Amino acid sequence: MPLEIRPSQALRLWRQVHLDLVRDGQADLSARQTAILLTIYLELPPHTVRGLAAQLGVTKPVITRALDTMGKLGLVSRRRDEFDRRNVIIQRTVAGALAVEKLADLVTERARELGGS
Amino acid sequence: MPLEIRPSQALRLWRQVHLDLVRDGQADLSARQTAILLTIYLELPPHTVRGLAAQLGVTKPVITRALDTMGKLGLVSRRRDEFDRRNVIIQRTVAGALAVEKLADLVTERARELGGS
DNA sequence: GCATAATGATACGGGTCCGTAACGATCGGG
DNA sequence: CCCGATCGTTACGGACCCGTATCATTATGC
Repeated sequence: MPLEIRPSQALRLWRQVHLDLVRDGQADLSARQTAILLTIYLELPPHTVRGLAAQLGVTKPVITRALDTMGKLGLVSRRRDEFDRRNVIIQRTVAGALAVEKLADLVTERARELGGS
Repeated sequence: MPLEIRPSQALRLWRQVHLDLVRDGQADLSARQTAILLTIYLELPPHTVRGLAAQLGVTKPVITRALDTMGKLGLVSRRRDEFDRRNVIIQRTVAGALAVEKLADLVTERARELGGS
């Protein structure tokens, strides 16, 4: 069940959603942070720093810093893995789930409004 | 001709495209920069700093700095308005048009691959 | 001509992020 | 038990961005 969308529609959707994100005064997440956040909330746990770094193709400090920032925003939290105490398990939060859900609704709504150009 | 998409599809599309952007080592544009870039390339010229600031609901220095950065990346360029020399006209570039087109193809392709979940 | 308004750029102090390199903590094999 | 491997974090110097305030330049109205 592929989703049919033309390039011009894709661009207008992309622009409109980003405009909404900026105007709503949301956290101005970079592409990296967005990718990390959505990976945590869409892929099956457990998530580790190393695993996220591998999936995104970036270094570990990038993940650590992104988690620091998003942790301050309340979007994710961290916990030590008790079975292998070297690992850190990244956990979802209520606020994070809410933000992700809001993004989903935003994209869905803007797609619906998309005319046939 | 509305575009039907479910929230879970929207999220998977959003994640996958951001993952591609990060992995391709593209410029890690923030939501603001993306909104500015697409506004320049989708809306009718002429574009000014003041006009962009008003559309995004941000202050003028935000636009100036974003244009500085994207100018270095070759995505946009600036030119004085000869009829009112206070104004600066923001112009598109070949590299910028190419990047926008690439983004459009990326979104379109990832939407096509989207399964029916 | 001169005061006022408007435009975009710049200065400032503070914060975040980058990539590389090193670090402490922890696990595992011999 | 200890040495190497692995984990996530931190240190470093540099770059970018933020919001606010101010600036120089240019246009406009009287």
